[in-house]
Amino acid sequence: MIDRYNFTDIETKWQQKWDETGIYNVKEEPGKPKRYILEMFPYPSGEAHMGHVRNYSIADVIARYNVMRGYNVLHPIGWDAFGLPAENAAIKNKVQPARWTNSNIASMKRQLKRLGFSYDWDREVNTSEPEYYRWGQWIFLKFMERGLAYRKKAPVNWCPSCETVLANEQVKAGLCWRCDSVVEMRELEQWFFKITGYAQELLDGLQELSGWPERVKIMQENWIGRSEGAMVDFPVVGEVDGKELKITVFTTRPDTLYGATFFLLSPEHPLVDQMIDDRLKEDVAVFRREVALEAGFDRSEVEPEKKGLFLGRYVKNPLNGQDIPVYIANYVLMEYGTGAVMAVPAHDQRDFEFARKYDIPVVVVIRPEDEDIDGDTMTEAYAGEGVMTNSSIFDGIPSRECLKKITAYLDKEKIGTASVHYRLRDWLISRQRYWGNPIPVIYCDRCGIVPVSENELPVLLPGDVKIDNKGRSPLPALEGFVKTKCPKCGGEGRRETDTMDTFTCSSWYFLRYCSPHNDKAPFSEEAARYWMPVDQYIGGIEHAVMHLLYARFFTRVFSDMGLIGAKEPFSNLLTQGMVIKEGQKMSKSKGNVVDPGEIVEKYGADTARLFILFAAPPEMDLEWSDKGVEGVHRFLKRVYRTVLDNVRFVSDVQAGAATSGSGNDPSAKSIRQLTHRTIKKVTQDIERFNFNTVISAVMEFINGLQKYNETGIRDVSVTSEATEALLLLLSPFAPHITEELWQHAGKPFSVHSEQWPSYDPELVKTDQITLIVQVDGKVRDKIETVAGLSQEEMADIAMSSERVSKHLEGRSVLKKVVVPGKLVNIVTRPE
RNA sequence: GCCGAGGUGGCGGAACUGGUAUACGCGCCGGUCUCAAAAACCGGUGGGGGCAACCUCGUGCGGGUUCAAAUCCCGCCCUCGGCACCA
Repeated sequence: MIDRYNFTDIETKWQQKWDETGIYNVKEEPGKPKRYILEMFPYPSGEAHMGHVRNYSIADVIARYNVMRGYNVLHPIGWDAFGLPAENAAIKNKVQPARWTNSNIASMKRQLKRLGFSYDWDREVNTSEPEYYRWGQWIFLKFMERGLAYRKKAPVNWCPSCETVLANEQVKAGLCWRCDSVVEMRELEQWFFKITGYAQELLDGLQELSGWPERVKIMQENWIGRSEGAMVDFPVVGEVDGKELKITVFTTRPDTLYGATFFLLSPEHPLVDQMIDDRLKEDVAVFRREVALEAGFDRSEVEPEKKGLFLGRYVKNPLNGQDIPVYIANYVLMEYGTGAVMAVPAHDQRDFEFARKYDIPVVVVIRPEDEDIDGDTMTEAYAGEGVMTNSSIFDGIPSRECLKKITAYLDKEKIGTASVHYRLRDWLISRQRYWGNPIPVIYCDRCGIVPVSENELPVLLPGDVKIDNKGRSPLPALEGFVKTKCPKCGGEGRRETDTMDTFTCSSWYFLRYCSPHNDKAPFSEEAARYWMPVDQYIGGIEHAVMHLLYARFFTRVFSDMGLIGAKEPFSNLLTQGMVIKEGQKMSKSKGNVVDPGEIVEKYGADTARLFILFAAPPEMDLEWSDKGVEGVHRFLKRVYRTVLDNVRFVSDVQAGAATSGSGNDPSAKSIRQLTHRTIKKVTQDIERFNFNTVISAVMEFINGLQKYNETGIRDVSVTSEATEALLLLLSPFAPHITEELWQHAGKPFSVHSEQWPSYDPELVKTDQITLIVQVDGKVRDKIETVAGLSQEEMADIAMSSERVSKHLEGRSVLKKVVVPGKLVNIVTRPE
């Protein structure tokens, strides 16, 4: 009787054993080369989903493989535990965010353990625990010291009915998600991190990240959005509040300056109110309201029509002295540049549309090389290069040169200067929320903003709070929390009640893992020096910009503080694709979610992991298939049976019970070759993260082994070698079944502590090849022959083929192309 | 609109540097075992033509380079993901 593959017993047995023996726990070993393998830690939403399983299965293969290659591997896990869902759950189910979060962590932890990932659980990190977040507060204080944390006013979404601030995702089509009130904008003093100070460094640093996908780097580059241009001053015609005034614009096209025929301000620009007549006040207010409404729908496909309002004012074009009208326009952003734009309709499409709508002159200042364009008749802006025209002393010069020449001229005349702008904005970290890391600051009427002293950390987030059903943070109303002493003068002080964006927690957790129990510092410098940088980071493409940019920013600040050597946190990045079903992303609303727990129960963790690695390469989206899962499960059953069969055979022979042919049997040799070729292929493909082809190679391997076993002529040493290789190669992918069979084979615990197998180059060499013979590029024959033939010999064999000569009838041979060891192509023409 | 990824059998996918297109798995068809079924195992499986040997077409579409193109070049179409008036 063949033993049944009882995956549940096997898997739980080994999970327990791994736990007891702590074989996945690591410590720094200065003499030993290290690898730091990291997956993006999860938000503990309650249940692990297939995306998690995919992420962690990929990481686990890489981690286990590197252990077998002799590296000291750090492979930790933890919980990104602060965040909005816990507060929503608190409102809905009347549970404390802390309790809700911790019970989710407990159940997800159970799930991850059941999947058998090789984590060092002793390094588990929970960002909502004081031991962790106190160091987030410490980091905030250091940022403050370095001038990287500051306060300024910024607008928030405000629901007047709930009297609370809403996150963008809580605003649906301009309405509050809970009560459907119209959401207003409110200005609040908030905390920012000065990431813009690192814009250039973060941009330059991308160059070094050769182990990152090109598309992620491009996304970050676009997000930082460096553009070179000039700042130009435009004097306002007439006085404003009794004073002369200049408005500065940023332009990337100083070469088009002579073509500026009007001037635009963002509707929210602070100078607008000063510049307008009282009669226009109402019109401006109406205009602003309309634009604000448009902004609420900004994710729609339709681009709103260009729209403006003349302010009854003019500015002087500083180069040609012309008075040009000033408008506010719906397409000018206050956040970018200076919130003011010089409009050149002939050479900018947006300005062109605006000018046609409001009948503003279009003046061409750059003429394309071989074409004449006329401002009055052109139908779209010309944004390309050409020769200057209508530009006074610059006429006739190629526009490309004038970018620099005009900037230099502006500088000389003191009306402008060369300038670089970034699209990147400072990082708003204030959240008017309860379930987050308290910002460690105290407000004192006498001393102003005072940081909490380091030895007072952490500012504890009060537990046992009352969360009302409107979603307001309970912190401002908690007198025991707010009321405190000023650390400077000892007088009365009020605590900051804003908490930090959860991205602050995930910007340094990879450093905490290096020394998770350190109570003297966020991380020990020695441990970080050993483990950092992360050698392989694995996660979803959705974090291409924000999380990965913030983590890079933190790392650079720590590096500047002298805390770590590495300037970049993640040397190599793998972005995995989504798990989809029926062509769509899995989601509750579509009802196409597959629960990993059910799969594990029905088929086991090894099957779940193996399928997810087999169905597609990591970067690609993965189509879930229940049938495919069954196929993989069948494969594991075959592995189980075949290995047990082999083990029995080997021990029987060794006990002298069986008689079988051995020695230099040709089928035995071909199994040896198959074994070594599989080792080679699997090793190569793991290095390239082509796990799907690794698994198919192992499938072919077992197919070959089964065929060999059926021959009846079996060789003990060949069978032993093949069985051992099979288990070793498969162990990073299906860790439980291989551990079990390793034991059955009489090998010591654990297969996961073994060395990765190596192959014999002699056995990988082919002695037999299939020679492909083509006539005029078409395959006409396939001839089995020996390897290592000369080109002439190959051509001769090809020419002697009957099938080939049939196709040569009536044609003369022009030449023979020979690809050594592979192919002969006979090129002919009709006689 | 811009940026990025991709389009290969009935399906998921393979083909590394241009050299056997469709490995491996799923599904389907046929068989062995069985009273029967399940499981397991064996064989077949891109389209068209032919009794067959074989011929022919074929990697989104149209062109090109090459002895040879899924792979390289030019133009177009479609799908997915991200960003969006960035001056």
